[in-house]
Amino acid sequence: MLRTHTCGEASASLAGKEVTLCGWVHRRRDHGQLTFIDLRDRYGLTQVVAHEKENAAAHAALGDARNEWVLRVRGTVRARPEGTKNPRLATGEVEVVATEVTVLNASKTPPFYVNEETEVDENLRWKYRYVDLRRERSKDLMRLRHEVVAYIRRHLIERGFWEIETPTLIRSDPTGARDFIVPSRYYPGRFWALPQSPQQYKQILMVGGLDKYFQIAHCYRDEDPRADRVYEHTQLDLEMSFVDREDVMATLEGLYTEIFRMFARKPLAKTPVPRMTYEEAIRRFGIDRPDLRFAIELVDLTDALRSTGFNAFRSVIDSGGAVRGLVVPGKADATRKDIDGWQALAKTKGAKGLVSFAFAGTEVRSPVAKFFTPGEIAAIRAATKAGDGDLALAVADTYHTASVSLGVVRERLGPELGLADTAKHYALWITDFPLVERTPEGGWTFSHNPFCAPLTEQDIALLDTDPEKAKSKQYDFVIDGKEIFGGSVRIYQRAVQERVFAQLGVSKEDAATRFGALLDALEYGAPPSGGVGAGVDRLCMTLAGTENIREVQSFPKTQTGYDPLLDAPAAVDAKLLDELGLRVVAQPEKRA
RNA sequence: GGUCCCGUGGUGCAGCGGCCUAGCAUACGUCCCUGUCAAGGACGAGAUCGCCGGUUCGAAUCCGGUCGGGACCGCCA
Repeated sequence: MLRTHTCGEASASLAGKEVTLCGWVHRRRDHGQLTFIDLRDRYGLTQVVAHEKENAAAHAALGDARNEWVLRVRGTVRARPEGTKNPRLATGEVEVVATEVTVLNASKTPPFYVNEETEVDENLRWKYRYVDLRRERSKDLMRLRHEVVAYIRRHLIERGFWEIETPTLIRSDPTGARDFIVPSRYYPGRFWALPQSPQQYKQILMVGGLDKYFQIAHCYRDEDPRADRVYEHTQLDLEMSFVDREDVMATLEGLYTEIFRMFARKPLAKTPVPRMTYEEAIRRFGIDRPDLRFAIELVDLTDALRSTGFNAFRSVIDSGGAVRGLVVPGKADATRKDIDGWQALAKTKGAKGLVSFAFAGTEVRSPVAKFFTPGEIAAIRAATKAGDGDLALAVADTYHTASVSLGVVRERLGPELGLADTAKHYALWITDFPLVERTPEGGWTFSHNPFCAPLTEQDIALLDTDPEKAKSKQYDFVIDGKEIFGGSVRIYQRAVQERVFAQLGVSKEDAATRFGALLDALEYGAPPSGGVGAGVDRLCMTLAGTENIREVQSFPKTQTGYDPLLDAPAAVDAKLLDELGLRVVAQPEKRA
């Protein structure tokens, strides 16, 4: 070892001892005959001092050193003179008097500050990630992620889970997100896909009798990145046999409440974690991952407006739809622009429009006020509990569309109006999801994944009569309005699986092509099983309170999927293309 | 595929038709300095304002395009 101690260890108990430290120059303070350097490594910061008259060589070396040079310092730990201790530094009681200073490596002037917490352009940060990682915030996020993952492993292994890796070159499947594909050399014209999740493998491991499995798995999807989703992310993938959903939920709640207790900056508002059915979540919040940090709820105005003269509402009600309402506290003074913004949001979820009622004193201001009787206005105000100075919003549509349209508006209000309780994390379970849902084209699709088990025998029967009402054994875990993980108990009988495929319009041949291995496995003694896929990046974001997924990843790509560090993607050798039987048709774009 | 925001010395920002010969902080360089810890002091170097084109007597500033970054919609569990 080049060092005897780290820069975080210096303390009064080492006083008088000779130590050797290695690290980066964090900051230099040159007083002429007396020079200080803060030497930094992953563990901390130690002040190194040299005096010209006591050790001219060491003093000169410290004086020549610059920020981010890598030094090896031999010296003696001593208690700092009275009055010069630094209580803001963990090692501030002591300093190292340098006797020998070796420059292991000089450094160019860094492209941005390591010793200051200023915002830096992301392109620069990722290009010089090796410099950025030395910054305290980046280092702390890497540490957090390491500790969380280490804890997950320890927790699950102690409870009998085996960590098993599954392949990352798999079969492409056209459903879901676009796959990343990898050409095959032995089979020219065929391609591997990178997994979007280890879904089929995990179930097959259960058929293999391995009982309890988990993996910290890399997952890939080739869809346009956003602040909270990128090409590659890491998932805690977990599956267990001979369980029903209560068992999986108990296992995961145990793990996650412990993770939040150990690593979160603020406590969970309630444990055990409250539960809510999907139906209740839509009814009260218009979304399947409600943000419970603020209390506003949707209300139903259908009955109150059954005979209204406002035709846009009346016709919807007459044809079996609903009018749903929402109060926006204190926003009776909302501008046209505010309301247009909310309306545009509501329209993204299918609303035809958004009607507002501003209550000021006994007055009501609304573009459609003249269509409502005073009784109806009063009923709207009573139902939404709009007080003086509040605004009420209403949408008429099918019950579901009206609800989710207001749901996205509600979701926006938390941050926009600063309503959210930021002192706690609000976790909850959502259960009893629909098994299938309508596609915009009028067909059917699974709402979670194709292997998700129906909740009861009745729900299987409902597929024949009223598919939309069929519930599943899916469960989601939501914190502060974000899905932290989701999972389900699986179908383990081929007949049931085929019944679900039939509903989705997946032919037997199609199913055999896409999921043949798993379907075959179901015929060789598949146990009941259930599990989850849990985003590790998102978990770390929530724990750290950042909205930027790239910050919790070691080497992130930009929003256009470019890696500024490695300058990737890149062209490949023509010979390699030949071997793969590929010809590039698109013009390769030049990159600055 | 689309919408919006940003691009000014190494970094972070200001300037938003002429007062800009582009300002501030910090970093950087040289010198001074024996107790600092965002050390202090003096001096200095460093940008043709992302790029291309246009409007104008005059453009960092206005307009169009383009490239790069970010946020979002589409897409996506």
